[in-house]
Amino acid sequence: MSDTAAWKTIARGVLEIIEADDLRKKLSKGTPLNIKLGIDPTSPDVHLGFTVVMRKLRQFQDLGHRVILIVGDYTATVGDPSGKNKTRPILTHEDVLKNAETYKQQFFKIVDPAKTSVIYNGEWFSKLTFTEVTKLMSQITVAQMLEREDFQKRYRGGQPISLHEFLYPMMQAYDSVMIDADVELGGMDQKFNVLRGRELQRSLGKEPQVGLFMPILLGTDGKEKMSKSLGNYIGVNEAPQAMFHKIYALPDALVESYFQLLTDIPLESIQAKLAQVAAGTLNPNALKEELARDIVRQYHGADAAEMAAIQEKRIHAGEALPENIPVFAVPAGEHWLPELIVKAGMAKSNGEARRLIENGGVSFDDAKIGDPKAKAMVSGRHLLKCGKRNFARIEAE
RNA sequence: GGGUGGGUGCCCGAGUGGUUAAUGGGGGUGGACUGUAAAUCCACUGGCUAUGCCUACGGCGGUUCGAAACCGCCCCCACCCA
Repeated sequence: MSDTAAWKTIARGVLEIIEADDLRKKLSKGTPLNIKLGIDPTSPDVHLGFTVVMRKLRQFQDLGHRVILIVGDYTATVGDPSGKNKTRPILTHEDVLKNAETYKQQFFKIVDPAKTSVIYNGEWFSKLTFTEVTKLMSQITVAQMLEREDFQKRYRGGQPISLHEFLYPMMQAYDSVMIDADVELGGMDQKFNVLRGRELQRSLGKEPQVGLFMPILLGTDGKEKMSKSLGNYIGVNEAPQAMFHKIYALPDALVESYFQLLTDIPLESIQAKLAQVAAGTLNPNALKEELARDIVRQYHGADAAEMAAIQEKRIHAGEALPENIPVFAVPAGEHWLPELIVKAGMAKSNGEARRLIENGGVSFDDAKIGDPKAKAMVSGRHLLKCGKRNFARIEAE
């Protein structure tokens, strides 16, 4: 293929392409390709983990291709078991539609809506007859289904697998047939499903899609994949300062993959800097700052990124407090401190608040509190601090 | 339908009649250290303004001075056989 720059863009960060040769052929046709992404709008809070795939979609668009976003309103009512060790809770159709709207609003922060078609798969699944479903399911055997790692693990580990979960991969495959997908994007956990699409297309005499698999972005804990339920995520809707801080405080080991998957900064430049860090000639924080700035810029603009960077430094130097400290109004007078801490949402119960105090993590107006029975006199404006980065303003009503 | 093994705190997992929110690990939170990261160390990790009271070991009943543990029924899960 002559267009090596385009190929380089497409291949950046990609874990696996099945088959790369097929993709080269498709690209060389010179006509816009159908790039498919299927989503289950289960959790409308889009975080950076999702953006890895979205950014890839955007790169395809910038090269002239068309994105088809399949909203799995029907598949969501089945619940994709991919990568899960449990049956997923089934959503109501109403929830799915509502979530889809929220999802799209965030999706289009990255993906170009002008080059995107949004299609609900209920469009065809609501019309399939039982006979057609039977025919679809006859395309696969139980043994093939159990090849999928997560099914296999659950089966061996004595975890339940509901039969309806077997429908999911075939439904996803059917989507690809219906829209004539050329490329389907997904994480490695989607490999099995995407390959079903490839095979189903082929068996129906269509040109099979190419599977393009992106790595799973690890979360801020550096261990598990980024996910809302694990609380290790960075949301695309987060405020600049919060976003900046989370990226800046990332474990070192994650920096390279974040650069690769979440920015367009040339890989050579990153590798050169990482080498300097390893050699001890560059402070790792400088690299994290560059990363944080770039990502915050993408979602909030250059000015906000600059402000966040300055603010972050001030906070750590102890010169400033974060912006947007939540304010809680209470009646003037004496208040038992644990009660204030709970009110400010820094602890779930009075008991937890007492323990925080006993552990020496609480200060009120810069005075450390050691006694869980302590009371605070509230008149005017006060600063309550729990731990290193949890601040709240307490104001007299 | 028959058989076997299970259901314990956020997760995993000890515990089989008798102080005690219930060993241990993971995770989480706070502190020390540090680069704001990692690693390490220490503390905390059901609720209640609390020398005590309440709630908790799948559910409901029962035995007992006393049960997560014993008995009965029920619900749920896995595996084997059909």
